[in-house]
Amino acid sequence: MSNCLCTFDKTIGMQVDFKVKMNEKLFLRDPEGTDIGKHIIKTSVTMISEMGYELFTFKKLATEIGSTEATVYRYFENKHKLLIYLVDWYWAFVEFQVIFQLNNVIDPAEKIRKLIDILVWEDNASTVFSELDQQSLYYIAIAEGSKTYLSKEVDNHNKDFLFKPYKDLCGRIALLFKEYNPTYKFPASLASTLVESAHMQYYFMHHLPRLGDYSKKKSPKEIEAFLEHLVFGVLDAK
Amino acid sequence: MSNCLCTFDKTIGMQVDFKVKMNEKLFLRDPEGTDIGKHIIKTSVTMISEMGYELFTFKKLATEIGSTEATVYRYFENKHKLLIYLVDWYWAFVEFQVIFQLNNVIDPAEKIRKLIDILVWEDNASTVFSELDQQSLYYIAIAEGSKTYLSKEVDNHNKDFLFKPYKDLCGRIALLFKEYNPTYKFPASLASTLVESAHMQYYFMHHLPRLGDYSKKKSPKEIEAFLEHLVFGVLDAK
DNA sequence: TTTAAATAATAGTATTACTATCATTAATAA
DNA sequence: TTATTAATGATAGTAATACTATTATTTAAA
Repeated sequence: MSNCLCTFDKTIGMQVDFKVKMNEKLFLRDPEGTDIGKHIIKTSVTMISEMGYELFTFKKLATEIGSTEATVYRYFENKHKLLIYLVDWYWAFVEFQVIFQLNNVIDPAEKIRKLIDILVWEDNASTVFSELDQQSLYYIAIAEGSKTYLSKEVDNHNKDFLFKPYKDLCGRIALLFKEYNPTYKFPASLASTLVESAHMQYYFMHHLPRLGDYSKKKSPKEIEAFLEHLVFGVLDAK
Repeated sequence: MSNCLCTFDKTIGMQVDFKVKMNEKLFLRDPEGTDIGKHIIKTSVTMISEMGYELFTFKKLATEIGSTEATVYRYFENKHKLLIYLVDWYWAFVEFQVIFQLNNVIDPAEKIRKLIDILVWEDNASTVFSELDQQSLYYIAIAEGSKTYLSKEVDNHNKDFLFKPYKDLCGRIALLFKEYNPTYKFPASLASTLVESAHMQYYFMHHLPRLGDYSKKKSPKEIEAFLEHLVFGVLDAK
């Protein structure tokens, strides 16, 4: 999280801007540096969440922003790198939320409960302002996030630290588990399982409901109840 | 599992053949019905596990089997349906393994341990013979499996029961959890989390090791230890 | 004000994801 | 055994994708 820069408005007591220093291997030209670059990011978030990663193309994106394919290619090598860019931004944002919201919490159990509340999204956007549509980005992270690493390029991308934000977040969560129960043997595995499960259960709740035990209300609170029971069950075992 | 047909060789005391009745919406012409169809399936398994789903094309497949694209298209509408076909076959196979191997087990805890042993693969192939390369198929299920449902077509495909084998398996696992602890509130969620996590942890162990707590040995037994502790921790909680 | 950088406009290539046609071969029923 | 049907191979073609390249024009920085 040395890669985050946040500004605060003390009059209203909340943070009003959030910036991440993104891995430079992700782009050819920094999209944060120009208007058109920001437009590319913002519009991709909307388009990918609406049509899905497979149907999304640079051609469609260029048309949407009233520019050309060539311009988009000057920012991103290909759409896969753009996806990683968005998902990395999302994980950095989640890690920031974790740091920010657990800031004054002392009780390790309460920290974990707050963490789960952050992971299972329910209109978190209201407290943080950024150029991006948080809800759409959340949907991308859920439905397209695993495609960033489920590729034959995974090892090369990992060498370039393209999955660092995700690993940083999981590492931080693992520390919370260690803090709660220093004898627990699998904090990192539990962290990645928790993060993945939070997303998958949300997806299943909406698309494959038989894979979960949720009511028709489709309330994120039900996922949180499952995950809390899971994490504390495991950490309190024996 | 009414969709499975298995033959046994009593002289050697093991099953020698395994067939699944696949959902007819998955194909245009039943690949099991012809030599070329079987060749398509067998070769896709090898090719997809080697080059990954994205780089795999019907053109390359046709060249590999010494046939033409047109022929492949007579069997499968597109490569996504072919992927679902392979992954469905895999889940049906896993469910069969579960039924077969838990057959004479009485102790519910022992059933769950055996289940986890099946989910975390380690050369299960030796006991079951089928035309397919089990190891490659296992790798496909792990690295490409979630792509079957992480698509904008998910709801349509679900209506056509294309994810039935996966849901059947999870349903069966949920029953095992209920049997072990009838008061547990989230058997289905825990089942899907377990199944997903078994695969993801295997993938992470090999490609993003910091997301787990495993030694350099990369032994599936370590994943099993994590998952056993997880499941029993949750089911024994309070 | 000059220079450099970024973009738009345009063109073009190889590959992908299909669809269509038709002759030939193989399987099957009369 | 022949007639019929079905499956395949060979070939062609289309629209879209995923890029690369060129040049003129606009915008920004020195």
